[in-house]
Amino acid sequence: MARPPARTELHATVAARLRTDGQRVTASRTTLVDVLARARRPLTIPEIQARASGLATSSAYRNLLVLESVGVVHRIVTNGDHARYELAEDLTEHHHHLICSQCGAVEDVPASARLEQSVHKAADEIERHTGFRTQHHRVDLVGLCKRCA
Amino acid sequence: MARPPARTELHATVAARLRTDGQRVTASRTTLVDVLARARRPLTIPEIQARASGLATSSAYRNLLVLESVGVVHRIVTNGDHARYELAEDLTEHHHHLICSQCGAVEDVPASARLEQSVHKAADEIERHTGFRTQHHRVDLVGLCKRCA
DNA sequence: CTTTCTGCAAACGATTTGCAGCAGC
DNA sequence: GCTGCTGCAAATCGTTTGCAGAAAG
Repeated sequence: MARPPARTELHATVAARLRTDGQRVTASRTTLVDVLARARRPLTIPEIQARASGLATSSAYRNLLVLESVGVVHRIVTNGDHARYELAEDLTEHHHHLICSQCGAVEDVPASARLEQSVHKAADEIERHTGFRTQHHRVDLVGLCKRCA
Repeated sequence: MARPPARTELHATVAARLRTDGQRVTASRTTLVDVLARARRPLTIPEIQARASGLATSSAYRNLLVLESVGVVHRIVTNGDHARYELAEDLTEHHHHLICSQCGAVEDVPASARLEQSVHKAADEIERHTGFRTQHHRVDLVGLCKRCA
């Protein structure tokens, strides 16, 4: 369970959030954060287990639930069989997803400033009209990845 | 299994698509389309069954799968336990979703022209940079609905 | 030392599938 | 009438949960 030096700060933040919520800092949890930080896209449980050798399935699910409740991890559901997990956006960067309709691959893309502005403007208008108070948004582009095109 | 006159055209289109794919036009399928057309938001299987009395669960799933493969229905997955189904956008109108993070309710909202333009521009840029060819997109605003706010 | 984690195996629940009878066309 | 659709009950499979032993603090 090696911890690359460059990620020290991330792990410190995660540890702080865990302790604040009365949760323990365990090797499994540190590894999970590490795995997600290294990936440039949301991972499924099988993908996570392939990168975190020996982690029991139930522990993976339980720890990801804990990490989510502490605001470190975000769970997303696309259309594949498995849910996907990624680090919370305040630990990484705001981004959107490219989803391949053929092979199911998911990739991160940074959000353009113009698009963000349009989304916020739309959300403001919607709140005025409907009373819906937007907390965050999700933009997915569904299409064919380079390999499937 | 009454069919409101105003929906005749919709049903004709659906029937045509079914026949083109060698599928039969049955009462269950007509009812399903009717139920989805009446709702102004994507419905879960239990919600659909509540509106289509006597439809077996397995038939609901099977027929929605057929309707999806024929391009009449679109299946979406939010974060609730059940998937949701709506009519394909070329049979209704392009729209986005408001998803309540508290109660899980999903509501349709028309897409603003400005936002659409921004999304398309972003998709073009992404295709130039990464080769990803966007087919369609999804914009979800996640927040608190009026009732939960 | 106490309380929380962990892995294993069993339980759950949404969705899928096998089968015998009914209905499109 | 032939072929595909329907409901029922059983199977699947991702995810959750109970429990006894191990580890965090």
